[in-house]
Amino acid sequence: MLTGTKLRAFRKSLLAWFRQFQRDLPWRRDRDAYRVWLSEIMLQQTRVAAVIPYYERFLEHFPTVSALAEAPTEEVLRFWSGLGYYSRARNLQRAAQQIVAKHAGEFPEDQENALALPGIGAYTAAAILSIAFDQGHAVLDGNVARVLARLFAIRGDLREPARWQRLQRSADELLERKAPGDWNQAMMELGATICTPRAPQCLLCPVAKHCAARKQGIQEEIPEKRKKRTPVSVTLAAAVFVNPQGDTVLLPPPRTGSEKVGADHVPTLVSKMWHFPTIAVTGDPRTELERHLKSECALDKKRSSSGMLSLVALGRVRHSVTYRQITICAFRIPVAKLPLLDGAKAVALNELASVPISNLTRKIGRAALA
DNA sequence: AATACGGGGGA
DNA sequence: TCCCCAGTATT
Repeated sequence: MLTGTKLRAFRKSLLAWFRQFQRDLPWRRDRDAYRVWLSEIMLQQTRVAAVIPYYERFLEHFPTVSALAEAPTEEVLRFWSGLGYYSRARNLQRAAQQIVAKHAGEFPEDQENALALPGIGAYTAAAILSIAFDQGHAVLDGNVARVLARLFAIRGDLREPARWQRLQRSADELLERKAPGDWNQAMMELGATICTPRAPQCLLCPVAKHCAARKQGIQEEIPEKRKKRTPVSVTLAAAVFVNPQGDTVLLPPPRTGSEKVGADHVPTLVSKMWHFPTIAVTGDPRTELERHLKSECALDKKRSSSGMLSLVALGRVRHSVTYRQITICAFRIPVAKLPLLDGAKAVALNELASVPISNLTRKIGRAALA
């Protein structure tokens, strides 16, 4: 707990540090709500360095809320392709449509309406309203939580709801109400650049003298490292058909709701984006994929039954989705004509980016080209 | 309350 | 290679 003179000194030091040393980031050029919103959504669970190129391309293509609202969803996903957490992009566009319909195209300036938008929770609402409109909402994200936990030497799992609530109250008390936007960014900037998860740079910290963890020499022990779920290995077999023109076949994202996801959960593992025909396998990938293609895709109907399919093994592709470690055995399958799979689309193998795909599909495509 | 969701940067 | 994420929605 910081009060009185010490609280004022803490605020002054951190704010001065931020104003002098903040990184020059694309979304800090102005405080336009749409830009702040877009950056905050992209930054959820995603590093600054990864976001920057996406942010600039996305903004160039969808310069306004209404441009985003009116665009085909496939187009929005294409510009998100590779960034991950694709529900963020779908929610972003739904929110844009909601803003056009209910708020005359302007991002709502009140917390209730902001929170009502898809993809916007407590953190993002506080971030946007404080940065764009200088409203007094304190943000609490992973960085701020870590800073506060060290500042007050709070042990234990920070994600425990009770502990998270306590951290939120601390953030609220510390908030510099004269400059909430800069203040929130300063707290996050400190966590991102100085008060890092490992090897915090206390010697460079503008508020080191206020830090309880540093006083006790336990800054490296906080926060308690989260218990990780035991990894599960999954093996997939993927079919990369290639016709003489260099086109391949991709399957569409699974339709949400109406259609039941296959028992093998393959659509989930390929991110609800366009993907190569893929199955989960337990035994020999080639055998199982061959059998699957013949039965499910009616490939043999028009061909001689001797199985003209030749599967050329490509290198194994590794990929991970949260706790799942996926190994994909990809096979290049030369064909005269691409098979007509249900809902499938023909795409040039060297231009997969013409449709929204995940990095898993991108990796397989690269392996097939090499 | 627990779980799902992608991917990459830095040690 | 492992660890840690600039969280939100769903069940």
